[in-house]
Amino acid sequence: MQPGSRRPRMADVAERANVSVATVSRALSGSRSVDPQLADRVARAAEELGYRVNLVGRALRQTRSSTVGLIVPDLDNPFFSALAQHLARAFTETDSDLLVYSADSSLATELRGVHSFLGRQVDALVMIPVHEQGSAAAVDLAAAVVPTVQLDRCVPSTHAHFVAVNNHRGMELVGEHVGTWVDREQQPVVLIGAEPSSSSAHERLDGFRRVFGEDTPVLLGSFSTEWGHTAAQRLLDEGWKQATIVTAADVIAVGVLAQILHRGHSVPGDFRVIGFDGVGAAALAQPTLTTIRQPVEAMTLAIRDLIEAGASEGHAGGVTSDHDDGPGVAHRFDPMFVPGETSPAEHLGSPTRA
Amino acid sequence: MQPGSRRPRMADVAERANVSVATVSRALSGSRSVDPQLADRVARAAEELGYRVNLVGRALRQTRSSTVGLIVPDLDNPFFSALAQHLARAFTETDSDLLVYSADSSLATELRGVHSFLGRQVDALVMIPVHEQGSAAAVDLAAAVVPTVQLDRCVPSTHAHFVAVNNHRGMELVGEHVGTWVDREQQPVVLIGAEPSSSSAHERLDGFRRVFGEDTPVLLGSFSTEWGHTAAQRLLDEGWKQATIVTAADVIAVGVLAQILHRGHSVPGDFRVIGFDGVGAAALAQPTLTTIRQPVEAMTLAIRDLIEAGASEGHAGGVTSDHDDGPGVAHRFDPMFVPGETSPAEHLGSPTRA
DNA sequence: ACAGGCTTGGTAATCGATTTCCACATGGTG
DNA sequence: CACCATGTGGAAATCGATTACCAAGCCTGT
Repeated sequence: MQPGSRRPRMADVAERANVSVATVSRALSGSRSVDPQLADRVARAAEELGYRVNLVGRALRQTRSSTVGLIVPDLDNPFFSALAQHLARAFTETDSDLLVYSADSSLATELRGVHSFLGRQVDALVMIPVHEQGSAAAVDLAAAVVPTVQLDRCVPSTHAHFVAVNNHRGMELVGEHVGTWVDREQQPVVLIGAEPSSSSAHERLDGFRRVFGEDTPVLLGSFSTEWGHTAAQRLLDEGWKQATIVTAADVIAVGVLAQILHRGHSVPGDFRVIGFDGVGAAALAQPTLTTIRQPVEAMTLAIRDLIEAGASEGHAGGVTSDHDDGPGVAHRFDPMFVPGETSPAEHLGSPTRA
Repeated sequence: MQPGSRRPRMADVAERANVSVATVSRALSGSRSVDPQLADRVARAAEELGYRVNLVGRALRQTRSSTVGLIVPDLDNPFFSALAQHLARAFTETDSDLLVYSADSSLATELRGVHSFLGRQVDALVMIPVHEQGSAAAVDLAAAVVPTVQLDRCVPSTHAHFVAVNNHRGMELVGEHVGTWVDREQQPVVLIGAEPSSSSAHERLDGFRRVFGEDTPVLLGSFSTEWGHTAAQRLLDEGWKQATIVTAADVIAVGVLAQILHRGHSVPGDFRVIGFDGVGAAALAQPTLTTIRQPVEAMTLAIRDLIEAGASEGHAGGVTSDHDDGPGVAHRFDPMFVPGETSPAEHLGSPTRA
């Protein structure tokens, strides 16, 4: 406010309280005990000057910044923003805070984000890689410098930790559900998925094929509602009158669903639709979506703990690993089946309960 | 990788290139011309060592960090995450990068975010305040230290810039649209809005009342799809059979829409639904939503320019201001009407074309 | 009464860059 | 030939904190 006033430094507080800067630092951070009377003087002086510690100076000295970076492919995808939100919440209980960077679906921007975070001395990095192969350089670079956790998707070549849902298990759950009513000789099944340029799309496609057979038709696009629209349109234009539509994500499913209803077909009468993720805005669709829910809460807490633990010992390990080479340390979480109105209710009877 | 290897510093590069650190700094940043031959040696040495500049050290010296902070109330709201995404994109062309912090809808967390960003010496701050009154302390603090721009919502008491859509104009557009078909004596109009704890909710409510009259019924809740569900349910339970439903946001509208269709009513036959925002995942609803679109592209670019301009002159102004006291400098953008399937098409005839 | 341990305050080094200031060389000009 | 402007490299100050190290005071046990 005052013309000549710059931001107060620790030296200003020290002067006002008539102590040394070391005492101020110790009093404010509590890193060593100081005389209560002095501590009080310091606190008062800091208060009066409106002093706030300069985290850049601190970070430089401590070579850590109490910051965790998160790099997401984009924020428009409600699943990613839900992950970001959950992760942010998980870190509010910590003394470090989470900063989010959007790669804008670009490998170059993603790499820039890594450089930026590394340059700012983040204590750890969480990444949802943009591309299964293309992001390798970015992830490897990150993992070479700070504890790094891949979330939801991974690049196969890196040592970095990886936290994700068990996608194969998810597709098995779909299979079990569908198995309760479908006579697959009669009713066709189709996957509306995403191009396997991310490991999650890849694994869901693999899982689907493993459960429903290699010859079951699939349509591959992107993780977006628009793609759901387009794909459903294509199906209907080809003359399909009924089907069980498995999708690779809720965002796709809501597009599919809207298109099908829009064209006057009934759900779950003619078409059944099954989503994947069960998290974020898309999970609020009406009619309620039958879907496979990822345990995002548990996953984000796991990441936090992984980081809290790993950060103390130089990002070399400390957590039980599946492998110690190749695809890195994978932490898989089992998904949950969530019944909704877009597929028939389960038979409560006896059949294949194995 | 190597056991004893720490991260290379500028001094390491200097040693390897047989020059001083000053020369390295100048060669790499180009802040002053250096002998091309030396510059080449430096570049090679840096390359070989895998040197990357430590942005913390730089920030400390320069007292700026090439960083802009964005604080959003939460990331689950697709409108906010769309704003974040657009803003991030706007800044990729710049040499500073945008870091996003979620306040988790909490005033305390929001304040923590401000402290965190200020401590990290961000060059500017963009905030979507959590609460019209409650966020005053956070915004004021931010604005006192760095150029600060409020986005979408504002607190009334501050000097900080404010970029938002003209909400009154938005409601006028709704009025003009509705005026083309509704005989308001016959067909009831109702607003499903949000509690006026944010300026946007406030202004939309005011605008609605100004256009449709003080006695027109309103239901107020939150900016969420769940609230849309609930409110629509309440309306239907009260026995409404037809209405023109104006909403304060697309996220609300999709909830309303889903509920109405779910209960077997027709849209736009019995009920017409009009959204607000026209941006983010909610804008992709099917049937397509009639809505008022905010010019988010222009708004985010304006913020970028405001910051680029203001940052150079000590956050004291430089942009034309409406007032210089009180509610701060407001930059209003006119919204656009976007016809959709949830309301009748406009009369293309002659009537009130004024 | 004194050695040894514990607490606590201060001085100065340190983190890693940028930038000021100075020195030297070079080249053009009166 | 003297002189000054210009270009370029290096030494050292600087940004704002933390912390290693030292010194002084106090307590306790013998």
